[in-house]
Amino acid sequence: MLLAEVAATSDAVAATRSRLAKRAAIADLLRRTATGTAPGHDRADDLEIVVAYLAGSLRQRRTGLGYAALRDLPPPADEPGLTVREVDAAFAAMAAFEGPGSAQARSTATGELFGSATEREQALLRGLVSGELRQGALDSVMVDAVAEAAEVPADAVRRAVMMRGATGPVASAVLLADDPIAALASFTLEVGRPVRPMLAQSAPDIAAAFEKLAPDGDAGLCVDVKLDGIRIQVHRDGDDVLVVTRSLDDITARVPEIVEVVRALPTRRLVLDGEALAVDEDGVPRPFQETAARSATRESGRGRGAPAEAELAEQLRLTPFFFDVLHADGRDLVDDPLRDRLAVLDEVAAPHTVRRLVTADADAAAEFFAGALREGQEGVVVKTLDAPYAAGRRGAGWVKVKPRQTLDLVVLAVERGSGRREGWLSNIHLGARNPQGGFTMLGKTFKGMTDETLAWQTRRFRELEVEDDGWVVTVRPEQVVEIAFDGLQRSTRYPGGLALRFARVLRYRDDKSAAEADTIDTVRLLAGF
DNA sequence: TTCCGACAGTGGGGTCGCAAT
DNA sequence: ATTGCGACCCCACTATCGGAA
Repeated sequence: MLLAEVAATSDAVAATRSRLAKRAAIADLLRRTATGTAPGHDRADDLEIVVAYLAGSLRQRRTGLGYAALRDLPPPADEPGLTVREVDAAFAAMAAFEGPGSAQARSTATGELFGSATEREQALLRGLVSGELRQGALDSVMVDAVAEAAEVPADAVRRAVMMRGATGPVASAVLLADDPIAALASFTLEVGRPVRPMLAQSAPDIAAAFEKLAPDGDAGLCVDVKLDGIRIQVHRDGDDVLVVTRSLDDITARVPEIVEVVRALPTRRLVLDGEALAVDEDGVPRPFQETAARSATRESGRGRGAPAEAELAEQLRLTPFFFDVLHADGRDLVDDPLRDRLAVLDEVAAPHTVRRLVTADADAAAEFFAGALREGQEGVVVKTLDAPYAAGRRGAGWVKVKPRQTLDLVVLAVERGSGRREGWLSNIHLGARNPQGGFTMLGKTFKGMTDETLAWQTRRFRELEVEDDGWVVTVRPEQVVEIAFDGLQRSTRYPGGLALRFARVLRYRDDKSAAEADTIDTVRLLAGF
């Protein structure tokens, strides 16, 4: 399969807004790849690569290439000639470079690859490397396209992808099989192979979450405490333990304390879903930044600065809290309703479980939510007891509720938008009043803006413009905006030493002047540091 | 015919490790 | 030692398509 054919398909996908047309264009290329002239095992390879590229990603998880690697590229080739397998091999080689000189070698290889690509092929490769293909189709459209090409139900493909944890292998299996349905059915839960985690939607409050999950109000719901850590999926087969993150990244070597906890459980074969975080002696959660630092640190206590690192790791242990179980000693539980899975969870994972309340009473749930916040937890997740573990899809089975704080801040500058926001001023810089009569920047946001808001603020900030460096437009600090956010965190980037977490625009306030905006002292008080 | 679920896009702050400077 | 970059952790929100109601 030629890269040029993939590029042409990607262009066709980008050219239409219809998802059905996108799906059809991708399915067409998948069929051609599956019936190509390449020998059998190469066809499987071709398919996996084509699936990755048309879903907007490379097959390599990490290549060492990013946005900066695309700055100085050679002129494009006149004629196409690259095959997808050659391209995949080139990226695999780049991913393998390490040590001194690796950056140079990577740069040289990048030049060679891009120099062999035509203009359209270069555009595709740039999109894949930067992760911004912007063709209006990613993995979900790909799953539907695989189903169309193989003439099987999309739900069956989606389920196989969830079990396999990846789309490429499922696509190549189903498209090359004599019996596609049987091929899909062969992807089942396997202890030791990560599955796509089930995700949650969000609701503004408990009442809304209950309305979403139990509109009739009579069904009992599960209300879990939501912990502010990192998602973990744990597989155990005897003494073999695997810990992966939400994106199925293997972090086992970084979290020996979690491995220990799991090995000490009585059940020998397990797949558990949960959250890991740092807590103090009283069980009070540490700030998310500490959990993040601990979980991002590779194998602790070796090499440079070993003692300090080992100490840090000893103090900052991550504690796992499990809220779901997908397999226990030969029994697959994925299709069982949550109420049954919870019964098993309490048997196999106690006492390392998330605190929960089962109730049909929204007021009781609201009190439980308030209690969780008093404990210093992030919020709650409300779940229907009847639903199976529907991984990979955001479905309405789980709904998270978190508290929301607000501040009235002043816009200090605004950045140009990109993609569908090209031509608009988009990302705003936010400041709080400071005692010196100026403003202290606390972060930026582009969230919460409708197209109408974008049009309005583009006009408004042009009126207030004092400088435009081509990317950032600095404005007179006069426009007040009401900002919602999840909390404050320590920052080395911003002058006040703190920054907003998940800031978004609620509304512009024309009833307030900048002199009435919130002060940095107020913000500090909120932060508590 | 209208409604709403699912998806893609548009970026946010922080953390680490690594190579180059 | 410092800096820049890549890769991941946590994400919220809006517009849009197309199937459900």
